[in-house]
Amino acid sequence: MVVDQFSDAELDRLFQALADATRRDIVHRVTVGEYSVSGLAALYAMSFAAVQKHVAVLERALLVTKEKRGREQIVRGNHEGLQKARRLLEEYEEIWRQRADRIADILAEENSD
Amino acid sequence: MVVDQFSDAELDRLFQALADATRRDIVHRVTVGEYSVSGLAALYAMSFAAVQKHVAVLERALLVTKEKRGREQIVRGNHEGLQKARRLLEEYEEIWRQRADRIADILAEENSD
DNA sequence: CTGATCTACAACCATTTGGTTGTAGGATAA
DNA sequence: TTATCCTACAACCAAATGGTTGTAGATCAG
Repeated sequence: MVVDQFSDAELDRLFQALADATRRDIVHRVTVGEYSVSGLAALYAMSFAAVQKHVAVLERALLVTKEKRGREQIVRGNHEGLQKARRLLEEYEEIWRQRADRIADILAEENSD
Repeated sequence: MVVDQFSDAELDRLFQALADATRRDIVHRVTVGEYSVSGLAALYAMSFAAVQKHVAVLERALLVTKEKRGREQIVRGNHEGLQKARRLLEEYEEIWRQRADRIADILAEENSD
């Protein structure tokens, strides 16, 4: 069980960041292509500052990176955060699978009485 | 791209539920074994009502189920929520992989000039 | 240089979240 | 029956969240 390879705070930020539809959409878009912050802001029915905050949340969660290019700030997907979140869920599912196996074993033993 | 097979609200609840260390711990524990709500409450340095609320959040997110047994309420892990969350992240990672392949293709074409 | 564009950040506001305490009801044990 | 245990739920509070507007600094275009 390697569940605790991530810090609580890190995982809090990760899942918190993913718990908003606008931010999930941003993650999706910047994984496919590149966007400036204002390019992203143009996509949503909210202010530039609001989108800027969403990007900041994603950046702290390691789900995107920003890189300055001229007067623009280019946002790109960051595989790191995605990987960490998926790995934790996979570990939980592995535990689930082991438990299912254990129960199957118990039932098998009962049957062999 | 089968990204949108889940509703936004459903995913909001799912990731929001996972964005708290106490709740992640509860998910872990009730996947391994069974706990009553008060059994869980005994594990954490917070009130019974607080733990009760955490369980309710997990239940709405389909990460646990509750079943009445006598005067106790038994909490068990629910694979459904876990699966949904993991699948979404896997789809994102698949998009990421495709993007990496596409870039590799572009680079290959440039090299063959 | 001037004006337009892109970004950063502060201040503010309403709502949600994560916790508390208190009250009440159903199930169990003595 | 009575006392105890487990749960549900309301009311409350502080802090975080998700949004806004406004101001100001860089950078680019003309």
